[in-house]
This record gives sequence, structure tokens and C-alpha cells, in this order.
Amino acid sequence: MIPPLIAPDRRADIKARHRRAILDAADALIRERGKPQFSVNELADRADVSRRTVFNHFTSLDDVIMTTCTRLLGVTVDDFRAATRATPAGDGSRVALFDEITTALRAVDLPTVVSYLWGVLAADGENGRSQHALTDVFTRATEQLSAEIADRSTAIDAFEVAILVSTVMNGVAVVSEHWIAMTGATLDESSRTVWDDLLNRLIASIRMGYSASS
Amino acid sequence: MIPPLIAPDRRADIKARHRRAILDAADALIRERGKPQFSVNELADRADVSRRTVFNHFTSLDDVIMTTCTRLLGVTVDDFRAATRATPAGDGSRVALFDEITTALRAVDLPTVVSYLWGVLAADGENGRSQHALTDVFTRATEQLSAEIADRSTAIDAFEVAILVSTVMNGVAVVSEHWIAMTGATLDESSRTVWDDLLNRLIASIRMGYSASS
DNA sequence: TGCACTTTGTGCGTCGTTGCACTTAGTGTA
DNA sequence: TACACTAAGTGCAACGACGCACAAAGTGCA
Repeated sequence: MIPPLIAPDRRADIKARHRRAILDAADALIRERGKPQFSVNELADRADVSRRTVFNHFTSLDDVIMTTCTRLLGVTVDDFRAATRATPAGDGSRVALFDEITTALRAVDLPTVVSYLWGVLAADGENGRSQHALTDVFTRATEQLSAEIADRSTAIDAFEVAILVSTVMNGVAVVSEHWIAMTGATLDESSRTVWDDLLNRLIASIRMGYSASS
Repeated sequence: MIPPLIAPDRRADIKARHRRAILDAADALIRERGKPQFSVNELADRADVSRRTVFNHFTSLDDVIMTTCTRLLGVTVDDFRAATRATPAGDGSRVALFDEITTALRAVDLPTVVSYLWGVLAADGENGRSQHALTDVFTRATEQLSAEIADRSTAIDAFEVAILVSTVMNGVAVVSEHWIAMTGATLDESSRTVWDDLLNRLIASIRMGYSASS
């Protein structure tokens, strides 16, 4: 999942391993408890490092949690990238690109990601700083995807690609908000069905403006 | 098998873990190759430490190998101890104690231990120092067992216990030599049968002098 | 036998982890 | 509201792992 780091030497490798272990531990604790409800001591124990080491790598416990979320989003973007690459290339049209993106969107486990991030945010309560940080990361992910897809879809104007990706991503954000309100971000079968319905409605709605007239 | 070390703190614990990893790696390499035919670099890689760390814990590669053998013997003695404890207590007589010891002897996988140690010794060639070191360890193991069994068998004189244990251990050494000569210390089914035969002959031979007259 | 190469073992300095004592902030209760 | 306790975060020193350059020993070959 996360590519192994090629460190220049053992010392750097071990340092990177410790940092990764801390993030892995935070991730596991968040998944187990549905929210970042653990102490620095618990995190250090789970990561098998000392509590001082946690602060050697991160400025605060909040920093660990934010980095864990950023990492998860990075992985999700990678998954999405891989899914778009696996989709057969269309005829180079805007319609084909849209189909490619939405097919990839369905292939990625977005409910799990949204549930996770919401669990972290909900625990933070009115902490706008955390929410803002996550919005930043989400924005950057959208920009990265736009740039990459524009590179690959040379038949389509980069500006058009940016509009398309941004529209879809914004739509996903709206779907997420509704889904959380309707299901409480649980991950059971019925909750996933609700997600699928909302996502299909989003895709159908945006597609109406993209249908090929023949 | 090897009891987890209860270290006073993390630093001591990690240090002990590194030392143990080096010994585990040496053990694995000896078992894979039938003899201690590896470099310090290979050992360090396998143990996931730096080659400097190997020398932080041990004075030489030979020291690592010797400690690995000592550790194996220690484990074997522990297995033997456990086997004697599991054997139902006799009537407190010399004959009963002999039966207890020989039952335990059959329960321990001695061929594997002898084959391993022979592999290490053979690789050393005429290095008498290694052989002497191993004899020392074997002697100490015999002494430890004598002391422990004497403590548990209060009905029997400690001197008698020492004679008994020493006789049996010396017999095991003789069985080992013959077994190696006959089988080359291989561990296949026929080789193990030869070991069993030799051990049975040893036990029968010593028992003749111990049979209860009724 | 001499030479080139590899491996072992070592001294010393660097780096990162850890221990510990401390301050500050948060929390619960009387 | 004050107090006692817990937890987060920090500065500093000690420790052990590591990197590196080096000398010595071992090995293979011409």
C-alpha cells in the first residue's frame, strides 16, 4: 500500500520505520475506536517506541492524527489513479473521460475513507483548524488529479479537465455530507447502499450536461 | 521457547532484542547451511542490524556461534527438565529415578541437537578451542541437572544422583559419537532409527546394573 | 612466494531513541 | 472556586545503533 522507503542508509531507514510505525499505530487506533481517542502513551506502546520518540517525529498528537489523515487521502488518490489507469481508454472525448473518472470513482472504497475522516473531525468538535487542514488536503488532491489527467488526456483542453475533475470532486464532497447525515457514517451493508445511490444520482446529474447528442 | 526477557526499561529491552535477533539469525543460518558458513555481513543482514552492532554485542563471529550453541544446549536442558517434571514420580528409589531420567531422555529431540553441534564443530576442523568450549558447556549442563534432580529427589543421596546423571550423560556422549560415525549426523528417518537403537542399548546396558532384585 | 582481493575486527564520531524531570493545560470533585 | 490528579509537551543528558575509515588476517591465483 504505502511504498517502502528507499533510505540512503540503515540509520535513515530505521528513522523512517519509526515514523511509519507511529502513523500505522495511530491509524489502527482510530479504526478500532472510530475516532482518535487515545493518549500519547497508548500510541507509543502500540507503535513500540517511547513517548519521547513520538515527539521527536511529530510536533503534537494532533500533528500525528492530521498526518495520518493526509496519508490516507494520499493512498486514496493513488487508488483512484490506479483505477483510472485500469479503465479502458475511451475515444478521447469529454464524455469518455467522464465515464472513465466515474468508473474509477466507483472502484475506490470512498465510504470507508469518508467515515474515517468524519470520525476524526467529529472528535475534534468545533476545531475549525483541523477541518480547514483537511479541506486543504482535499483541494490539493483534486489539483494533483487534474494535472495528471490533463497530462494523459492530450486531446482535451487542460482547462476542461480541471472543470471536470473539480466538478466531480465537489460532487463527492456533497455526497459525503448527505451520506453522513443520512447514515451517521456507519459502514454496514445498508449504509453502503445509500452511498451507492447518492453517488449514482450525482453521476447521473452531472452526466445530463455531458450526454453525447447523436 | 526462550523466555521473554523482562528488561528494566525500553532501552535495555531493545538492546536485549538486538542481541537475541543476532543469535536467532546465526541459528537460522546454521540450520539452513548445516554449518556456520556465513559472513558477518550476512549475519547482520539476517538479524536486521548493522555489522558494527554485531561487534557491539559479541567479541567475534566465533563468539556468536559459540553463544548460539550454548543457548541451544540451555534450551535442551530446559526441555529435559520439563520432560522429567512431566514424568510421574516413582517410588523414590534409584531404579525409579533412572526410569524417570531415561524416559525424559527419549522425549527430547537429541539427534537434532547433536547434528547441529556436530555441524558447527566439523566446520571448525581441528579447532580444539571450540570443542573444549562445548565440552565445558556440556559439563556445566550435567552439573546443573545433577543439582536440580538432587534437590527434588530428597530420598536419594546427592552423591548417588550425581553418579547417575553423569553416567547417563557420559553414555549420551558415547551414543552421539557412534551415531555420527554411523550416519554422518543426518536427520532422516533411518538415521533417527539408528539413534533410537543406540540409545536403547545404552539404557539397557546401564539398567542391568540397576535392576531391582525381587 | 608475492600480490590482489575479501573478510574480520576496531576505534571513534554521529545520530536517533530513550529516560527523566519539569512546566503547562485539562479535568473532575468537594 | 480551589485542589488534586492526569495528560500533553519539552529540554537535556545518556545510551546504543550506526557509519566510516582503517589495520590485520585470510584466501586464491599466477
